Amino acid sequence: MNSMTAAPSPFSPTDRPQLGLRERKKIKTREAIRTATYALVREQGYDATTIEQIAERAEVSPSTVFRYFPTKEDIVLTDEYDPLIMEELRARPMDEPWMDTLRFVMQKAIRLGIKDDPEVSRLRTHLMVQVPAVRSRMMESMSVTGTMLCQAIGERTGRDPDSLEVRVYAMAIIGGLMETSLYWAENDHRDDFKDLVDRTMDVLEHGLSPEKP
Amino acid sequence: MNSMTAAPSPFSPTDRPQLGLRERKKIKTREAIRTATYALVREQGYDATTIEQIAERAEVSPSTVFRYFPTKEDIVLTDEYDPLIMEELRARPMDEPWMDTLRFVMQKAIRLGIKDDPEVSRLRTHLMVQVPAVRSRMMESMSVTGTMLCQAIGERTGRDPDSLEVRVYAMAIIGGLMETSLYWAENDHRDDFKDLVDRTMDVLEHGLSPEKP
DNA sequence: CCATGAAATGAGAGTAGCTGTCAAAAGGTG
DNA sequence: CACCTTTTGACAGCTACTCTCATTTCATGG
Repeated sequence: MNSMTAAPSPFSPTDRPQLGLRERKKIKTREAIRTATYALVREQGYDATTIEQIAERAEVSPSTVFRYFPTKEDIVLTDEYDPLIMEELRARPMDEPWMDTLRFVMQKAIRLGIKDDPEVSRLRTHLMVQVPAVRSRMMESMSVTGTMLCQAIGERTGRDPDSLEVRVYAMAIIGGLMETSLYWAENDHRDDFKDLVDRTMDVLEHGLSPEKP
Repeated sequence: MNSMTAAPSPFSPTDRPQLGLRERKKIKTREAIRTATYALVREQGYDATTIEQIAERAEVSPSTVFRYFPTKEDIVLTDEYDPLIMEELRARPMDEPWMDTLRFVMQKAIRLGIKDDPEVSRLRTHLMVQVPAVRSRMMESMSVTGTMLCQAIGERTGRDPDSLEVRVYAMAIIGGLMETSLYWAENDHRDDFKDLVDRTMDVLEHGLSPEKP
């Protein structure tokens, strides 16, 4: 649900023979910073955690932290599902109804994301609810994801991806999904996220179905 | 499209006999800060404008600026349409189809907002496109407006305003409308905003109608 | 295997947004 | 006019973030 660089590494950082030592080190540093941040945030909260502390625990200089992540929020948020989702969208058969495609791809993305690290998914959404700056940054990334979605919808339907209609449609979907994440976290992750997304898709597809108090 | 305090003053700050001198001065200060900010932003851009400069031109101390506005972005963004919209929503007949109500109220809000100060509307949306921090703050306020909309939808349909369905529905609408503002500004305000909103409503109501490339 | 060039890092200084405290000034009230 | 409350300004302080420059670390061709 976000853009940015470097994959979450399906491989461990050490065993990638094709990459030079330099690249491998960079990946390691990136992960060290992330890990340090998550740990510190868990221990003392987001606001109380300073870049200096993060740098210290990750054993790099503060300068380096900023070289790897433009903002503090990005350390927590940055992931790389956007291109993955895009790929999956393209892989679906062209004659499949659009909403089915979306539903399928979202479910798959969730499966991947949660399996990857359920703790992190929860911490992340929790921070979105708790810390305005994080939520804010997350919403920022909605625009990026939105442009991508427009592209996909354009390819799919032959419409102009820059038209108002497509853009509104895409943003409505993303807004809905974002709200689903917030809902999930606000209710302490009690629900099954996949079910929630399913219900969200129903609403996006049919609107509020008549009277079901 | 935003929450917050103090109305944009249908009255000029001086002629309000019912308010004490203290209150009148507060309103004046608030407007002075806003005016100073708009002017400076126009002259030298948003980022180049510092709180110190704003304070100087508004003839107050920097501390005072922060007392009136929690963040720099808020000086530019803060308006008070949310309660107005809420009121209008409640005023519409209960048996009117929901989408018609929404359409009507949005159009009215736009008419008010634009008439109030067309320059400011444009500058504001322009900044939303240009300055990430402003866009970010704007999106933040989406949550607030969202909760309000949920409330209205709840009253209207008898549904639980905290249910996932209502929240997703509300957020989809707001996301769509937000995107409309961005679209408007990105295209240099060439379109008639009212028409854009009308088209947005169509999409929100019926989805992407079949094949109109 | 070493020398040369390129890239990554660290150190430090600097900016600006924002918070908190406290004393002075201004507004309201008897 | 005196007393109390609210608002303000001055100042100190924190932290995210930027920029610059010297140093270190890796890559490569001879």
